[in-house]
Amino acid sequence: MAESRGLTRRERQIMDIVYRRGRASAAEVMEDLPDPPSYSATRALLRILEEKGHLRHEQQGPRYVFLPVVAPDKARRSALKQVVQTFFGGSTSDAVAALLDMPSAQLSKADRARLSAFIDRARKEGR
Amino acid sequence: MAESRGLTRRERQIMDIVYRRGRASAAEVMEDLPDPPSYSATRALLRILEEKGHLRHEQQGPRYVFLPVVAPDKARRSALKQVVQTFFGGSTSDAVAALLDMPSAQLSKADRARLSAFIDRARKEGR
DNA sequence: CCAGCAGTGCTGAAAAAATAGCACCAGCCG
DNA sequence: CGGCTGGTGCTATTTTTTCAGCACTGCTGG
Repeated sequence: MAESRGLTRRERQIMDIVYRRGRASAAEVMEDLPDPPSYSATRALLRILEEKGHLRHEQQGPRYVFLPVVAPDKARRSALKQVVQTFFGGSTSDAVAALLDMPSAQLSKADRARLSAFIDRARKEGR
Repeated sequence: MAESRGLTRRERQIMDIVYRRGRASAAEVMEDLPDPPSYSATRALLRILEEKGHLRHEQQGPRYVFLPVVAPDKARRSALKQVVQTFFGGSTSDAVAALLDMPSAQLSKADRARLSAFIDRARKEGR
């Protein structure tokens, strides 16, 4: 939470790209970057993010592939939490309602079943 | 969407604060800002955000109170959309599931009813 | 072998952001 | 009536961010 707060604009753009793709090479990141800077500028940013501990890299073949240090699962939760706090006054259910209300929601039958199950589960656990 | 991408770190922090509070004076914003800068620095940022069209102000009594230009409702949707895209590969239902799965979900009876209703509605409309 | 390509690390400089300081104005109180 | 308090606008300065260039390495093909 305090983390994403500390990122600069470019840094956040890059983190978003890496999260979207799961893993990305410098070239891929550059490609996805709005108003793409030079390759070396992109690399410089990646290096900084690595120094700051947000990314790590693996040597894949001849090149580096960058991955988020924080597991996607955790990152998801904290992104959601952030949005819920900021825009929904902490109300998870308001946020869920807003999500379901979005035009792009497009729930499949399986989705609906799954969500209903979640709600049931909450009923039992939540008391 | 492209908007929040263009904000600097401080600017985004301030927008978050304003969205959280709904409306805020310069002093309130400064108060909530992590590593709070001087009052005048805060005001400078607010002025910039106003110039960029993200905030507007009303003269409340002796002071300015700042409000978001984009209606909270729209801002919410676009924040959610952003998170869904970045962290859930565009799957709304994955996002909903993650939300419901969060420890802090704490759904009241009324909440559950409401969400079930949403899902039913999706069943009907979605087809 | 040795050019050429595709990577990397580093560093200096330009551009943008963040901050503090100063001048000014209105209202309130002694 | 002053002078103080709490607000505002503006601007110069400092700090951070962003960027591109250059040197180096390893691999590949002629």
